[in-house]
Amino acid sequence: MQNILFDFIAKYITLNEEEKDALTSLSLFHSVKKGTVLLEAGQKTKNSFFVLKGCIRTFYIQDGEEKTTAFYTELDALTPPCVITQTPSDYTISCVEDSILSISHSDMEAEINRQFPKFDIMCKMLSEELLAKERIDFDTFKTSSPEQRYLNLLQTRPDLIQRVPQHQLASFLGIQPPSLSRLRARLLEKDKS
Amino acid sequence: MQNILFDFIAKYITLNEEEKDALTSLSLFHSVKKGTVLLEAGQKTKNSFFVLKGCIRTFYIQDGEEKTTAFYTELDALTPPCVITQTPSDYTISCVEDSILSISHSDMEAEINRQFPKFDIMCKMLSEELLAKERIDFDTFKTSSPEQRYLNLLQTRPDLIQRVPQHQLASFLGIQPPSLSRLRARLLEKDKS
DNA sequence: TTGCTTTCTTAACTTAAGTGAACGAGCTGT
DNA sequence: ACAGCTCGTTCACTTAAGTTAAGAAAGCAA
Repeated sequence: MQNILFDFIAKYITLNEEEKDALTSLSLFHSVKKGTVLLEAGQKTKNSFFVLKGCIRTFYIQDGEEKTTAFYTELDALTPPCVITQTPSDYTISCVEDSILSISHSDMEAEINRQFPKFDIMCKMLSEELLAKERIDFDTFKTSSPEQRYLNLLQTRPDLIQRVPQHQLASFLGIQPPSLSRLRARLLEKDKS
Repeated sequence: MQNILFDFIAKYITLNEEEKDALTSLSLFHSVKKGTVLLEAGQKTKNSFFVLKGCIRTFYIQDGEEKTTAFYTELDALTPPCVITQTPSDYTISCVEDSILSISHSDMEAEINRQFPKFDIMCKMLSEELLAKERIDFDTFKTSSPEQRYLNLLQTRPDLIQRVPQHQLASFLGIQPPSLSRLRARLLEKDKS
């Protein structure tokens, strides 16, 4: 598991042994069971999450309905907005599958960054990259119909459609579960002809 | 104009005179006329934009139609994804109003950051903050109907509805211009009763 | 296995968005 | 002032999503 994390970091900066040891000593890794709530809506946290294996999701409760807005799978990083804004979280984070996560506290990160300013550079690169990605995703979403969004997901994250419950997928696509069912039936129909 | 920029920066880091002078010497400010294209789809750029006054937008061309996905107004910063990914831009950036912008080249930024590592910290803070904001915006969009999105915009950026053409607003809201017209007529109708 | 619950699909109906076309208002430049 | 263009709204029609409810299928626990 260490190596997965080190390989990920190696895409941004080069670590020496001292730095690797410093990271290792933090005991970042945690096994979490499916269904575990990592952050409850209304609570504050300073924790960030990095998925080594498995899948976690963020969801809001609106009118008693869960609205899933994002899934994080292997090599995805999630720093909840509430960590940045220091306010209670608007959403809940929960475990979709049994997962292995790296969980880091922002105070701990600040300390590591103080010792090794290199990490600040990595954080800068990473968040710039994630921001660029997020903007493109948002733009794609805005300019697509539900059907196009589903087809796009089929191209870009086909695994998600298999490993995640349909009603969570539906709200992730910005529609209701019956709409997703119809949409898929429609596509199958087209496929036949 | 310098002061607007310095005040903005002051929210993240404290600048001494030397650093202010370094920034001033870069002659970042540009007046741009309404309609000016700042970046053409398909082109590469290393420029980032910061709006001191006015409004710029990003749009895609799909099936011969302009699809506007974002507006940047006073104190908004835009680093196009193509600057990060080093690929041709998917969208065009154009000036909605006569504007005053700070335009900075990424090589220039790298040089300044080398001299004053403090700027790296600011960039990290800024992009983390923008990422958090973008995620919340995206979530809000996903979990809202077109009508709710319009009402939300009315709350959060009422100026946009006044200063921007309706057909650009429509695609910004993820709908077609006639839908926006109907939606507004519907709301006015409700308002009366 | 049985019963319980959660999940997915289907159906019928309502509502609203997409589409294409037409019209009028406002702007621009000559 | 006039012609030409862009822009916003409206209309009629099509298509698809929202909603509610019901039933089938799958997973879970006793």
